[in-house]
Amino acid sequence: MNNMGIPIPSLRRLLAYYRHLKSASQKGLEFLSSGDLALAAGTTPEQVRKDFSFLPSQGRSRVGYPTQKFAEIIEDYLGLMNDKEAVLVGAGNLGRALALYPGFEQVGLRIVVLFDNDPEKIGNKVGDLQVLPVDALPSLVERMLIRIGIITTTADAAQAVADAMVAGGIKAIWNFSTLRPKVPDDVMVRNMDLSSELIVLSHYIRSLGAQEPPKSLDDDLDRLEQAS
Amino acid sequence: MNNMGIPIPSLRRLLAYYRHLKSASQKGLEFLSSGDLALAAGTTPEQVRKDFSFLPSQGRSRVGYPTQKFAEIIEDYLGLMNDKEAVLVGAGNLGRALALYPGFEQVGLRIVVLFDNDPEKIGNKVGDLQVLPVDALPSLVERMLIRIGIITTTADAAQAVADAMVAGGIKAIWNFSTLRPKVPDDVMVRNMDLSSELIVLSHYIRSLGAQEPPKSLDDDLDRLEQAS
DNA sequence: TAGATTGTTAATCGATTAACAATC
DNA sequence: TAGATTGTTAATCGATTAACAATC
Repeated sequence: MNNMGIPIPSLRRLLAYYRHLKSASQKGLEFLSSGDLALAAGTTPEQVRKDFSFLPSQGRSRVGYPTQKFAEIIEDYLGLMNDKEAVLVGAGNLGRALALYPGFEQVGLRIVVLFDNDPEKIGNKVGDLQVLPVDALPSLVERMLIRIGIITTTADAAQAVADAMVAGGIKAIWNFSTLRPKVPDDVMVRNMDLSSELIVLSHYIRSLGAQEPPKSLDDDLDRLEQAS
Repeated sequence: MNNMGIPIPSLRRLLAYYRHLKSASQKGLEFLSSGDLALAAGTTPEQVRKDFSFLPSQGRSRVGYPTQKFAEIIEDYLGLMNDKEAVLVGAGNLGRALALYPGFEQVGLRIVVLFDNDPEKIGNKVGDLQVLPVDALPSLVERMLIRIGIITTTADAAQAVADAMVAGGIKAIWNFSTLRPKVPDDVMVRNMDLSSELIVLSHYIRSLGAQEPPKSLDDDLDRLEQAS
């Protein structure tokens, strides 16, 4: 009932702080203030301090946050060094791009196999990774105790894929299709609809166009800006 | 000062309703209730009705929303049929996947050129699209009156790319790099940090693991689920 | 010490959810 | 008509922002 648990936006910001702390530490900078971090992460010093209040460590008044130590604290808190295995279904352009995306390594994610139902794709390799038929997914996922699944198929295949993932014991699904798969309550789905992001950008542009003559609608800009 | 303007989450949900209305209409279904739409979009009937209150049209009591008409209303409201041109910088795997992404056509987005600074990539083609040097960006963008830019470069190149975009008159930037570019106030940046999304999934998995023995923490699950 | 910066509590804000009257 | 469903206003909730005491 009471609010245990860190808000999702804080979680994401912590990753941004982590990157900045680490790079500062590598440059030999020993401390960063909440103001420095806010600047790098596109937020406010108050927000940084609030976010840091979820961590099991404190900064130093008048000095700031020790870069190396806090990079480690966040690394720990977010579990960045834990090896997290995932499977990806849908070996199209987007699926392949994600399979080869270099940034995932830095957060400890490793995609271990791809799946697809296109006979043309099955048996191919994407980087080091094999492409297997979707049939093979549940047992492989179960055997390897994989908990994360990524869906980059078309909408019409997505529900069947999600079902297969759930059958194999996957608990967190990152869904790039436009369908919202139905899953049991204990499975988290994060829907990443790329088109809807563009709608947001295009809506902003239209609002600019409409409001250019009347001039300066700062309130509206602020409102749109803030929700990154 | 007062809250004009639709919330960003509503904007994105409208796109989901639109897809479902259109497909129902094509199947010959004439009406959908807020409950039907809620089910398809993963939200509640109340939320659907609230979102629809931003549209210049109403449903019918006891009947629901006419599918074809409401698909058109949303199409209009979101400007889906307006041709929106964009440029993309960073012709790596992710950039190419976005350039070839079929879903953008359905929301009226057209990526018209790619840019990159890698001499190996300049002059290549990605689908029908040419890859040009980043130097050429500002003048081309200005000449073509392009307002949307997509950044899929590494973090170290991102600020220079954003600057070039702003110089050419771009007003909305979709940024896939981990750097948060500094831009003038009238330019909207949407940051799409793929790794941070994974952090959310992995944090959820860890919370499950930690709480499996004590059993059933529905509050926590709900909280995490809801923020899609 | 004085003053910069942290940590935390309280106030605000915006979005979601609930309630319910209006309608066909 | 009775009852299902809409539209809208009010209540709740959660996250952000502001305020300020504590600290080095």
